[in-house]
Amino acid sequence: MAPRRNTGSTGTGRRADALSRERIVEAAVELLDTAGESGLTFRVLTERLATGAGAIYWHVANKGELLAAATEAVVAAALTAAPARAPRTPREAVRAVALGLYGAIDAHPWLAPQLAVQMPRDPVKSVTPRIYEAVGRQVRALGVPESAWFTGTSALVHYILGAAGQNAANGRAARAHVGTDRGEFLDSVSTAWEALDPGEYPFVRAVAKQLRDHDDTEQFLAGVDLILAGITALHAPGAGASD
Amino acid sequence: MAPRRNTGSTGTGRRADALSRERIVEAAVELLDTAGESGLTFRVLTERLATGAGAIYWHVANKGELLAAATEAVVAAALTAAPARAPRTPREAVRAVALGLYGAIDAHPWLAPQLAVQMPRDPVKSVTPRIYEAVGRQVRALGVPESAWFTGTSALVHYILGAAGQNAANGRAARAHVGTDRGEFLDSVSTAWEALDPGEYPFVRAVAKQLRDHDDTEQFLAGVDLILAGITALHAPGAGASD
DNA sequence: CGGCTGACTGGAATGTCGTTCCAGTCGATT
DNA sequence: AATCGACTGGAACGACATTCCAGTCAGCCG
Repeated sequence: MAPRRNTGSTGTGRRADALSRERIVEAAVELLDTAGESGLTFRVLTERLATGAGAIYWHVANKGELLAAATEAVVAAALTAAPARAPRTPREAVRAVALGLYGAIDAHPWLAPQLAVQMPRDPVKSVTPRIYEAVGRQVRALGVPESAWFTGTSALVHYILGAAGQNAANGRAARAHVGTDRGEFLDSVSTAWEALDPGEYPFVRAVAKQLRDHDDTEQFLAGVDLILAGITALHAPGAGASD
Repeated sequence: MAPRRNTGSTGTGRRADALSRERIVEAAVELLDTAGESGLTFRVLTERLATGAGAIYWHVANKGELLAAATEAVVAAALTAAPARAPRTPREAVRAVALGLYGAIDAHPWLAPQLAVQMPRDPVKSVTPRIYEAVGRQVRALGVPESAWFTGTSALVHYILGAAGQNAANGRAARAHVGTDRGEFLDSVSTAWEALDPGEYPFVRAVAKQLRDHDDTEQFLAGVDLILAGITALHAPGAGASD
């Protein structure tokens, strides 16, 4: 009776070249990676998959669901990937998770805006709990009181998503804008910041230099450390002030 | 020669009921506030302003620019608004700025996604420096060494934007979802979190209770304090550990 | 083994959107 | 009064997400 939506397998006829939700999501991720957020259209998708629109809509309710599925697939992969080396301290563990998300967003720049829109829209859907769980578990391991868990975790999650998103977008902007590498792009932004009105933007002008010659990953991790320091400072750490 | 774009006032003919970039942006903000991000369409805009599409396009290059202008207008207003009481300590000053942005995003829920997309896209355009300046100036006032300014400020900015956005979206979701107040919505999310697989999501389940009965603003400020504590903890404060 | 069923497909059609185009209008200038 | 150009309104256009429907094909039932 249900007009649309694949139920999985009811046992009946399946062709060899069968279209599947998986194949669609996979193609969507590829398109998003290569052509950006606006590059994902049903027209291109049908061409890429050599099929019609109706076929895709049988597997996927609408574009939003497709985006959500793509997001979840990438996030799940990033969070499941084993950290390179087993972390020795809780602090290292947080850093590992943060770097995992950072890397995923860097590799798939469309992820950041997508997460920003999706996490609040449906806090029950798998992506949100997955991210909070991955980060929060390490926060808990820091040994701080339970009352600090939620605040600390959400601060970390927001920082990670925001900073990684900014970084990823900078990379994309660099490629599109000047056509050159990230260094030159940061250079131009830094110069523009320095040219701002000294009366109105003294602070921005002051940090323009730091913007110019910073290392992205290092800077990102410094932010994570900052928040970690705040968590352990505010809630006398049972352990783990050392690295 | 420039085919489009209003230059301000060249002194020539102006009708009494003149359309202006300001009136357009104002109407756009109203539409965004009442109908959400998808409610802003040129068709509705032309009706609301009793004009045609061409007229609007003479003042505004495209929808993106309109969105940017609306964003900037609201952010500028939020940042310019004098804090209720003159802050006594740097810490209070940071909180005041944070609350200003928090309030603006709460009042205009479309702001958060918009900022998330716009700040990285064009870090030179007025919105980004304006926010960094407002926050960063207070960070500088904390008395930490200059090397810590950029990291601390970006951590704060990301947290503020992320947390406020989540909060605003929760409010909107509450209104749309259950049709009831935020309390009931958080209740349902909390319940859903508690129903997750205990093996996979132990942390999320543990904080579900905190999610249920927290005060939004209080929780938000706790996060700000957390980051402030991190900043002053990592970089021996010249002052201001007290409130 | 031959028809039936329902999962699954492809393409045509629909409606909405952002954007462009152009024939005007109106105030100020001359 | 003629003219110029800033400014307007509405009719187009192309791209998009989505819906509809006439089919197709594999397995099951007889």
